[in-house]
Amino acid sequence: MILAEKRMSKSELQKTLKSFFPNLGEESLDAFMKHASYLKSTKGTKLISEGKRHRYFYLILKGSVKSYYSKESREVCTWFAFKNEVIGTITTYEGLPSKETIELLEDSELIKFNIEKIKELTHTDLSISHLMNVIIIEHTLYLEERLYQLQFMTSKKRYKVLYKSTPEIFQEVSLTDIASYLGVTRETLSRIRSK
Amino acid sequence: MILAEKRMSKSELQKTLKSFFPNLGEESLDAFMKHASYLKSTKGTKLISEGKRHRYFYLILKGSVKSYYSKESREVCTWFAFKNEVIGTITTYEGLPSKETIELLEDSELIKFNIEKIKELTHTDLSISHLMNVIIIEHTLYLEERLYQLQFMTSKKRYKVLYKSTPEIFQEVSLTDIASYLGVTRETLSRIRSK
DNA sequence: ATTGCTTTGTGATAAATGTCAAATGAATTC
DNA sequence: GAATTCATTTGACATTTATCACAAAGCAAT
Repeated sequence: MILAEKRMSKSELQKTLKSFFPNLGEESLDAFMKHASYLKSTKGTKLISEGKRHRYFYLILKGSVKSYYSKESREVCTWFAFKNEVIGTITTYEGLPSKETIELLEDSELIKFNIEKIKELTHTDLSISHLMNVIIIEHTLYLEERLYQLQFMTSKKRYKVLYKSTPEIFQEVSLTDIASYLGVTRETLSRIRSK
Repeated sequence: MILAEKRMSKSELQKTLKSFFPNLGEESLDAFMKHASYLKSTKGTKLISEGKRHRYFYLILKGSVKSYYSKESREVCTWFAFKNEVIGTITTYEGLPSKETIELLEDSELIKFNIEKIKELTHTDLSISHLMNVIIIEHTLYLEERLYQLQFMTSKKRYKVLYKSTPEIFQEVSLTDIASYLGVTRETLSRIRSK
């Protein structure tokens, strides 16, 4: 459920965006800001739903989200994101129906950006074009790493890597979701953990 | 082994690039062309080697390539590409050492592009910035689809999907490589096929 | 505390896949 | 064409993991 969708004070929003996107010049930032708005929302809210077209991508100010596919009434997680991360789906960015659902794991505060408007800006504003480029490339590097892990590592190894790289994840995310993310069943993850 | 690295006639190169990138205007195309050159090379040539930094991405005019990681002296393929496809690695594009090796599956003809120079162009030329964006997004959509298949489908299903979508692949690529691409051993693929 | 509800853990079994070894088949070289 | 190499298939067996069933633990609301 969406709690509030107020406009942050202009100066507050500007300060926030400036700190996240320091490479945007004054004018680019102003243009960018026009299509950004503050959003506070409760655990379980779906920012993006599988099979639907959406208009927004998000920046997480506070809170956390999971992204998952549905498979025969079961959820299979593809990624998690936390504070200070930019999130969305590449299909949504392309104007296509999303393949994934993005759902809040806890009450969260976000900034949402209108994709169409921002994309329009990329046609005239080089620094914004680059910013979007960088965001997408970061996502792409992440996908490559994930593919690498799924193809090469045993489930034990994937668990260890996750545990070392982001131990915080185990505070926020249920073991059921983590198991699906690692590509094993709950039971198998439980057994991996107990050794 | 690289057979020849001649300049195509300017008009020939221009015609070729124009047909592949119809959205580039006259001037953008000219700038783009300056950093492109024709390349003819034999089966087994490595365009990009794991662990090394490289300067180029490629367009396949004729031939085919495979991309793979090495794992304990075994190769695990991550993708294949054929005629008319733009190829490279995202790490190379980012100036990082490549994680993958890209190798020709047969004698091939390519156009190679200097990444650094093209990237410089993206800082001043919006249509080139967009072109690169589109190429990267296409790759990203591909990676998502692959992750989806690896996480959700059984190996039998993955085989069927590959067989239906790109049956040609079985002419060009060894079953050993296809098996690693599908995430199973040769033996398992052989058994899947015999049913 | 009691009742539900959800998450996590454990055991027994079955299915899928990997490993190792050997056989067959196809392609290449001498 | 015989010999050599490489790719693919097949068999026997071991390992991993999924599945199903159920128990235990944690948590929220009464």
